[in-house]
Amino acid sequence: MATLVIVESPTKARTIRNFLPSGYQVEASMGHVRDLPQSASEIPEAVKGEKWAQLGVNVDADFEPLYVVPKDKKKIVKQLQDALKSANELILATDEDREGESISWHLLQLLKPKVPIKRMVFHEITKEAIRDALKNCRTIDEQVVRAQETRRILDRLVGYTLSPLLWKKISWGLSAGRVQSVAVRLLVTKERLRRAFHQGSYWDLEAILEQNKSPFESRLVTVAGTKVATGSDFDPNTGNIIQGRNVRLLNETEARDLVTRLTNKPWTVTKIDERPVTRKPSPPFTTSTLQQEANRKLRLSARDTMRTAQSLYEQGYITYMRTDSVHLSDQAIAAARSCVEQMYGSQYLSPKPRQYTTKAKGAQEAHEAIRPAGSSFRTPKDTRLEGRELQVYDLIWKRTVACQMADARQTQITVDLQVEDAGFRSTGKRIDFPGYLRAYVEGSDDPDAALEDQEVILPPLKVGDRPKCKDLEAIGHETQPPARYTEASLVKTLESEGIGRPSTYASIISTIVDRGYAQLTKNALIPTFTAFAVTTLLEKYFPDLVNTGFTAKMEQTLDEISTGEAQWLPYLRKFYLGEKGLDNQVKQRESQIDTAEARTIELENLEAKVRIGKFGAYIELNRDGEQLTASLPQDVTPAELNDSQVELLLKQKTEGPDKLGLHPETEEPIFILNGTYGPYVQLGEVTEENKKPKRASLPKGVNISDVTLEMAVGLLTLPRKLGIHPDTGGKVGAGLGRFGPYVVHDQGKEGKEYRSLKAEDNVLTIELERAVELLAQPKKARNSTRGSTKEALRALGNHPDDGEPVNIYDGPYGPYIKHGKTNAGIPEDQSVEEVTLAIALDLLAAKASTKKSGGRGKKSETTSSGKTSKTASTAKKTTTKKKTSK
DNA sequence: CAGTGAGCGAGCTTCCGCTTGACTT
Repeated sequence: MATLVIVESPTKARTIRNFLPSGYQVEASMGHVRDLPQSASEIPEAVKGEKWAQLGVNVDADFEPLYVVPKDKKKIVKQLQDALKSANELILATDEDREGESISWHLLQLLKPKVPIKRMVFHEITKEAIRDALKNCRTIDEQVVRAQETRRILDRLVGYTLSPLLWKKISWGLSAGRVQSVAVRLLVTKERLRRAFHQGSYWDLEAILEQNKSPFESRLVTVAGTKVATGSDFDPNTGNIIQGRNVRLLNETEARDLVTRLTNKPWTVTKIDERPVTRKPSPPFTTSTLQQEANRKLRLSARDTMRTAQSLYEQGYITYMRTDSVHLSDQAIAAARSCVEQMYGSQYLSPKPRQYTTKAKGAQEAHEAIRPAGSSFRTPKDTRLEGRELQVYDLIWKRTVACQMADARQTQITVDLQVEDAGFRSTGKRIDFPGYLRAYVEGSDDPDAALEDQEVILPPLKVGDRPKCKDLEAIGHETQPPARYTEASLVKTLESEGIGRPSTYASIISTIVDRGYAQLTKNALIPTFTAFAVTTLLEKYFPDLVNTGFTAKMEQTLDEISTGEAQWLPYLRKFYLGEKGLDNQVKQRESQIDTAEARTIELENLEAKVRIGKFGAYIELNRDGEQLTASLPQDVTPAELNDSQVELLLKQKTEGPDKLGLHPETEEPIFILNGTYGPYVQLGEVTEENKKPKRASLPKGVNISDVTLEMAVGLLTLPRKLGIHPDTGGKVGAGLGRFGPYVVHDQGKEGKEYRSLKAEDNVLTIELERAVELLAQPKKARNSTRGSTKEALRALGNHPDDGEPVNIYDGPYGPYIKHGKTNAGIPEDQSVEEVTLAIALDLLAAKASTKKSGGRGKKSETTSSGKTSKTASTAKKTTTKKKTSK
């Protein structure tokens, strides 16, 4: 008989096994084991008829939740039950936070152990910490469990009452929630600012001066004692100087005149100011700050960062990657300090060990900060890591080490100069002692600020010096609209407002992109028109729920519930029931909200209206009593849509496609059109005998207005034949595909090899020699599904239904074809090389059909529910596809 | 691949947090 210990993660289970005496069995719960039913198929038959069944919470019976074991957790629960049979004691060692406490409670409810139980918590995975924890077990804190349950129910009530309202009033399949709707609103608010933004322009002067043969830069700051206007003097809403600012705005002529007037005049240093500055290293990483830095420095998405961190964690390189704490164990601090001494010397050590305290709202601190694992840190060089994993480990290692290093000492130098009535200023920075900057410089969301830590050298100067002017130039500037959110800055804002948790930052971004609320372009999150419609509705009718402060208030109440100062039931009742409760609010709004109005977005300075239709956003304009409509292409953003764009779209619709000209050889007309998948060119018209004329999409980044006849002719020749490969005799060609321009080497039976073109190549002009060069380069490793570092034996291309890749992999039972989650074996009589995409599709289809009918378990129930869920998921696929293609 | 923008109306879509799966003969 043994003691069964249950933790949340299998990696943790493996580690602590080594720290426990023999006779302890450690198993993982893999997170939550029970939850409210996620979809209709999970609702038990017995309650299906109830009016609260869809909610999964019996709101009329004191909000009694309906818990089910999700399908993917059944196996785990079974394993735990089995493990418990041979145990004489159960220790619940889930994380010490609200969710962890709840997991333990659910485990008790499910496993119903007849043996003694204990609750154990630890924050560090070291032998001492775990032995200590074992001696100090407690019982489950029911109040904390209640707080979690209240949170869970509230989120369900918000999400499952608001979402259906959006289906009715705006569009099918939309969603709303405590977290996602606030995130979407942040994006929309920023986009509105960009739309309201008016550009201002101003000029100033830049001089290159020289003292003792050392050049330095200087910028105009005053003319005749009045400050010269710069960007911050402009009102972004008007593009003019803010009322009441006593500044001098220079235009181009004035700036150039000033250059002429100041040329060859003597310069004098009038004032020098030196100011010492010390800077402290940033605290060690939490989930949120790691995601931000990896996005800024490595351009990784939040999701990719977490995937990489997870892998580092599983390999034992770093501590747990989902944490909101900046706390370091004594052991970690000692390890970091010894790294500093060894690598940089003791003068770089901070005089005292630094321990940071967490400032984030609502932090629960169940784990340490993210740091290299162990009691001595492996330097990045000493690991066998490579690629992305090495980069992320390097980031974590440096950040952790840096936080035990000395402050950086710098001197900020400001030099004022005078020439005639013009005042100039030069600024410099001297790094007196780099301290932690030797190891780590934090990235910034503002690219200009990233330069901040660099030294800016000024020659030694003193008051009265007369530097020579080598160059004087007038420079024009334009004010910039507020930057859109990036993944990094959105995560930063959400965290500082206490919205979302470390385990969810990455998925919040996926959710708002998947639901069609935002698109990620060049690292910027751009809200869609649907996001505008939804946000406008929620702001108008449910302002409290989309307020950034809502979560903070909820968290406060949850804290009170967990300490016993507040009661959960009155809180939920007040929130949901009664006249002012959410239920009633939604019912009232349902009759008040006009559907057509909710689907309409009115934008300032835009004559046309934007409407949300079944197939995405479109514009509508009433002209001469006639309703004109046209679809909005995907790349049109709410901030930039203007009357001339509307005009162009309508013109294309009413007057038919724009004719670019005639093909020089065939004399057929070439049209430029805007389709669902973006702009494209077409050779000839659609007629009875020519139903599918030759078409070609424009390459990314090319606008309709940029297309010349020559380019269109070129695009229509694609795919081009380049010639014969000198080594193999295979055919080499170039074309434009889903992932952009490519070259291809077709060796018949041997299959085709593809390579993407580099930025400097042009698909229309690329020649055989260059193509062969590209084909000789190794294939770029695509980051396939997590963990499976296994490389595909062959890539067959993409599935026509969903565009997902169809690959052949080697498995323990021989090679198999993989498409998404469907695997299909290859018949014995067929070799891997013989399989074409068409054959693969047949095999996959055959596999999918046997899967459907071959359900196991009870006959009638499984087949019927299996069928509905199948149709439901197909239906879902088509709509998401439509939504994303708009 | 390259349009559309209402409808008979069954039953369905949807939330936030924990955690890692991976059914080929």
